[in-house]
Amino acid sequence: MSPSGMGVPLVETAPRRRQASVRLLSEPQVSRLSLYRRQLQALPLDSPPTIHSHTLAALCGTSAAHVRRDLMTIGFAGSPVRGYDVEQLIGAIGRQLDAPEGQRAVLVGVGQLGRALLNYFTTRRPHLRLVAAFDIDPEKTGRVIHGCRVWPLAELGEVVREQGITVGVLTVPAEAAQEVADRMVEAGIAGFLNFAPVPLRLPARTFVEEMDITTSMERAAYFARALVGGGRRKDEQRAG
Amino acid sequence: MSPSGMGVPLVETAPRRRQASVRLLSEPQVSRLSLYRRQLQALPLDSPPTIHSHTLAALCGTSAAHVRRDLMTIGFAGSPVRGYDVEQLIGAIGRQLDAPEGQRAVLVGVGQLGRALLNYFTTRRPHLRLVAAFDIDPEKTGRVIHGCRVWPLAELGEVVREQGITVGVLTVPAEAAQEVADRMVEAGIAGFLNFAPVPLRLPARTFVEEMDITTSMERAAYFARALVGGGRRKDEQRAG
DNA sequence: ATTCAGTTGTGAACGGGATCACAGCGTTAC
DNA sequence: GTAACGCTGTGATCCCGTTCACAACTGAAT
Ligand SMILES: NC(=O)c1ccc[n+]([C@@H]2O[C@H](COP(=O)([O-])OP(=O)(O)OC[C@H]3O[C@@H](n4cnc5c(N)ncnc54)[C@H](O)[C@@H]3O)[C@@H](O)[C@H]2O)c1
Ligand SMILES: NC(=O)c1ccc[n+]([C@@H]2O[C@H](COP(=O)([O-])OP(=O)(O)OC[C@H]3O[C@@H](n4cnc5c(N)ncnc54)[C@H](O)[C@@H]3O)[C@@H](O)[C@H]2O)c1
Repeated sequence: MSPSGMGVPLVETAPRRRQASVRLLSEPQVSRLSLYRRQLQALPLDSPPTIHSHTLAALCGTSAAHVRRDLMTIGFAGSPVRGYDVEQLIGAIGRQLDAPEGQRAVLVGVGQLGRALLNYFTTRRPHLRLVAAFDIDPEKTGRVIHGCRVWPLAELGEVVREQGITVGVLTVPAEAAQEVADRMVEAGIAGFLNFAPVPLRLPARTFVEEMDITTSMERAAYFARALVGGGRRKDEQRAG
Repeated sequence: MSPSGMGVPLVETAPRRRQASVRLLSEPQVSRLSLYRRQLQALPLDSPPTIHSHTLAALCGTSAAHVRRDLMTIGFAGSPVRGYDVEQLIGAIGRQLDAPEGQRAVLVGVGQLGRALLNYFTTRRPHLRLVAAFDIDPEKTGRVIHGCRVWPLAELGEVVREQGITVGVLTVPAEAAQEVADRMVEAGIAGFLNFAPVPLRLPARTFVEEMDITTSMERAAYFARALVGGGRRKDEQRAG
């Protein structure tokens, strides 16, 4: 479950299972690799051309062993003493994560959150771009927001198919989420970022990243209490 | 790391370890319990007063065994045939997740994303409320946005201490995140929701939920490719 | 009263991600 | 040249969340 944290591959009814034919990175690995790359790219220009697992680990909040293990599984080798070549590593990660020809994404639901995300992602790197937005409200369609055109929902299928879009961001109200998601799947979307506070029920061969902010907040609250509160938890429970 | 969904307890340098005095739920358990409750509360008024593990599982995209196991660990019993009492269960979950006296949260960084979140959380349930916002920009402070007063950053310590606030949402630019987070810790915040795309380095007894949207998006893109690609990962990519 | 269908509760097995530990080696210093 | 340091690569291990499987049980039906 994922937003934080939590990643959620959803299959038809009960059991969750992802299966791919070839070598597939695990969900946490993809997350970490994505983070490694971002941190490497954010390195100051005058920093050395190689980096140690320790250093990268510190930048990413992991352990050095973890970093080495990850780089091992993508077959990237470093040199003792010098460490890993930063340029090369960025390239190697890209070769794992990015589609060679780039990938495009759409956003559905141009409300408060949708607009913030549009702004955020249209100023981002080009290998994964938000290229279209959709809304059901005629007030919102037709305009161009943050360089991204807003289409009527009815055009979804055509635009997605025409451009071979595979990734979708869902920021519609909870009540509409399942229905809209179904339409997106039908159009060809296979990877979802779902911000609606409702778990999507989608067919297999589909991946949903649940960005459940409410749940994440409750987690933060729970562990904040657990960590600072120290004691004070009752073990009393109730039943019918 | 979590983002992505993923939960991230960060300790000083390398090793991550959470330790609490008493019985502590695991991170995924807290997420699921939070979700169970939300789904139960969203049940139609005319639905039966009890619910089976199957049904709840379907609503939450998990398995029945999982639900039973979770309810077992919080010591909540159901009856064969009838299932679990919905009212009682909602109460039992609350007794686990919520602070008896309620919990308050602050948000720092009233930008695009911050405003969206303010709007979202001030219309939410009362056991966990956003009670104050902070920004460094004098243009933004002094006003009341969505029922939430925006203070100058300088007031952070006082407000947090005065109201015993333990949870904080971070929506400042990446460059400012670490510094602001440090100030929040100093003021007494122990649970974080970090939307800045930078892993926070915080002392032990602190919990960070990394809401790394970029990473989540790359995960969705990666698995979308992996799943629809059907076989090849390298070149196999079709057009519309 | 008795049977029966279907659900809960839970020990046990499983799987896989995180972590450990160390051998091997490249680099630098002298 | 060579010694020594410290980092990488990786088998092995650990740990914990997930899943299985089934006995116990409840309520309904007859
Ligand atoms: N705002 C936040 O900070 C926040 C935080 C967490 C979760 N969410 C969730 O994200 C979603 C959007 O939140 P928001 O605050 O932007 O709401 P919003 O009401 O501002 O935006 C919703 C948008 O979706 C559009 N819409 C409605 N039905 C649609 C349909 N069937 N097809 C296409 N578009 C449709 C509306 O016209 C509107 O533009 C909600 O599910 C909300 O629960 C929001
Ligand atoms: N907008 C999005 O959809 C989105 C998505 C993912 C992540 N993020 C991240 O969330 C953060 C905020 O994004 P945004 O789009 O709202 O940016 P924004 O520029 O609109 O808002 C940033 C706000 O933080 C305030 N600020 C700056 N420095 C500060 C400081 N030291 N103390 C307190 N406040 C300070 C600014 O005055 C501004 O109001 C960024 O880190 C961004 O990377 C945003």
